Amino acid sequence: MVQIRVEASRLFVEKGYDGTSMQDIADAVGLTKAGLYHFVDSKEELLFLIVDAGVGRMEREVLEPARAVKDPRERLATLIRLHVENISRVESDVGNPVTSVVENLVGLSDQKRAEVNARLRQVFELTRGALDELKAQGRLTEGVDTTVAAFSITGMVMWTNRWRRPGGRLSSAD
Amino acid sequence: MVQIRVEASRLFVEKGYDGTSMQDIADAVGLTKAGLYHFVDSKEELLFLIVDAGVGRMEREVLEPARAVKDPRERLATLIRLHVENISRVESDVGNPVTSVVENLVGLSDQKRAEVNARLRQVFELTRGALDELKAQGRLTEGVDTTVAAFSITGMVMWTNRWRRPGGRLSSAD
DNA sequence: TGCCCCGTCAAACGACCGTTCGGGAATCGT
DNA sequence: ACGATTCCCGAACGGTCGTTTGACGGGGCA
Repeated sequence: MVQIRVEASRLFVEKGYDGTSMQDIADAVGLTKAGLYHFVDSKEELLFLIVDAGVGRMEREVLEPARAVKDPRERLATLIRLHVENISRVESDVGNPVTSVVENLVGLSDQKRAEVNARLRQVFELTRGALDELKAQGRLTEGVDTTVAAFSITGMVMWTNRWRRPGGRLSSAD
Repeated sequence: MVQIRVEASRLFVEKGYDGTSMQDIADAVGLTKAGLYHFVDSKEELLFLIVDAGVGRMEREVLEPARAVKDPRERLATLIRLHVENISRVESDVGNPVTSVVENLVGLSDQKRAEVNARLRQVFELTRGALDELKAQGRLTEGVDTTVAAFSITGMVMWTNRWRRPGGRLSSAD
């Protein structure tokens, strides 16, 4: 069961949700399509399981620790560092979670897609919040729109799932 | 013919390449599927037409003008400004071109996908080149890896296709 | 031993997809 | 006036997809 999720996640990232057939997944875990349906109700449920786990992990290992940091400058740095680490981590138990989430929302129903998007937006909100605090304390360059800046930073981080590899990290991104 | 490209581009962006059927496109332009094939050879050709036009426009209206700027600091600012403008522009004659390109590469053959990716990479290369020059001139904060920084800036810009709207722009992104 | 659930399968189903074919109007050059 | 060309359609084709059905062997339990 867990192996199904792992392989499916890998395939979804590799070939996209639509580009992956139940046959592909069945082959990857050594079952028939029919056998696969003994463990999973539908293809969409499988995608949701994966996406849900990915977003959940992000909330647990990125958002939560970052929220606990008091100083806004430090909080922002922590958020960025943890988020990049989380994205870059290609673990044995599940493929890159954020990639699988962001890139395959198409397959979800409107309702679930909206829900996942709302949860993803927390990253942006936390970023903007920290920037707002910094601005209120006069610790930010004048004339910076915090909303635009927050979008920029979020985008910068999210985009890392397109090149991965190198170990050199920067937290000097303000 | 041009209307086909416009509607197809819009639909590809809205529902994804795989999620859009030839029937959908035919409906959008008031034709039958069969009638559609009078103007287009295949679905993939249609996607390539759109993607090719999008990348071409980016090369013409973003890369070329930016390359002409001598001072690296100014060149970088120009590149970012033009690129953001180009992405944000939702014109009557074609949907957001970069979005349609970046998000739907899945549908292309390996060969064409590689070609388009190579053309997209020019943005990154130009960014890194400008940063390298700045660094050589000692005009850049010490200890910054230009490759990572270039990826970050590119990502920041590319991500803008996820929120569009507001007019407030920043070129203070160094 | 008899029973039932679990994991697995081959086969089929209906839906939809991209694409093709043959033909019927309309339009145009001559 | 007329043949050719352009535009467009109804109908079908072959294929793939997600999903369902019915069944078979085997292991645990009564």
